[in-house]
Amino acid sequence: MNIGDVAARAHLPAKTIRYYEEIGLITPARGQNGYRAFSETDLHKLVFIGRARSLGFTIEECRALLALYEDATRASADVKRIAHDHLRQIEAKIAELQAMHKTLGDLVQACAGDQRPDCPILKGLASGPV
Amino acid sequence: MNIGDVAARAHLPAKTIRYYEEIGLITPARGQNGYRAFSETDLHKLVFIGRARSLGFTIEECRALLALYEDATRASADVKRIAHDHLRQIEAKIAELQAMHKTLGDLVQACAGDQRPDCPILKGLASGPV
DNA sequence: CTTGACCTTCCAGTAGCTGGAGGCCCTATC
DNA sequence: GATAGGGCCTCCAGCTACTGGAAGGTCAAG
Repeated sequence: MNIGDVAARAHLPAKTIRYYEEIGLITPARGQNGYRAFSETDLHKLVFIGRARSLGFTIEECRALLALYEDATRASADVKRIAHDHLRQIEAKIAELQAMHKTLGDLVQACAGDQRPDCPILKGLASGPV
Repeated sequence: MNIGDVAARAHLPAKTIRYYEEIGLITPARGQNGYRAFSETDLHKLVFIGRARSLGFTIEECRALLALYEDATRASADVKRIAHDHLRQIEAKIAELQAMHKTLGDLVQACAGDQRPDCPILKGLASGPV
């Protein structure tokens, strides 16, 4: 398979796949013409990485997950720990965004949003709570 | 005021303040010794920017808000529109994270997390829904 | 034989800082 | 007056995870 084919099948841009090779996540073979020649295994790995990325795992976490994925003797506890840590991070991020939403929502609520210059949003940003 | 003083008062690293000057958010005066000499107005602006950033506004949004903040004839509607758009983005991000959390949470739930290699998380990443 | 799609590499840029090197300035103490 | 320390300066490089574009090789169709 050429890069265009895997890109379509893995739902990833070709550029991204080249980048993943550059950082060593995958190592596709090469044809005589210099084109990357992807195996089914390469494709599976790319799908795996794409899904992990879409769940918010960092590249380094993907690398760790991929190593476990390829290690037939792994303990599922190792995988679960990574996933669990990541869940905690997602929760923290959600909480942070909800706090922002509350604060900003209150300010927006208080703002008339008309032609007058008086604006509680700007006042809140200038002197509100840290 | 030297940069260390404003940094402490605005709760921002000195490095960040220099960066804000570099990108033109603030333009502090300079003393004969070459040190930045911050006015109270500079400090207020930095506090303003710091709060806006902590609410997740991008630098460019901060720039726009700052311009409105300094424009005594602004319409509060202009501010409200920016803030409202940003609220929508926060909501979208929260929804995205909640979807991730649900998907990953289900996988983690299904994983025994013991010494055996069988792992629903890896299986889900390899072949689950896109 | 040419056209156009596809592939290659390499360089640069995105956001928003952050770290570090190398060096000047200022104050205090001996 | 010398020195030690801290704070300040600029400039360069790096972080994440790509993304865009230029310049050029390759391949199949007409």
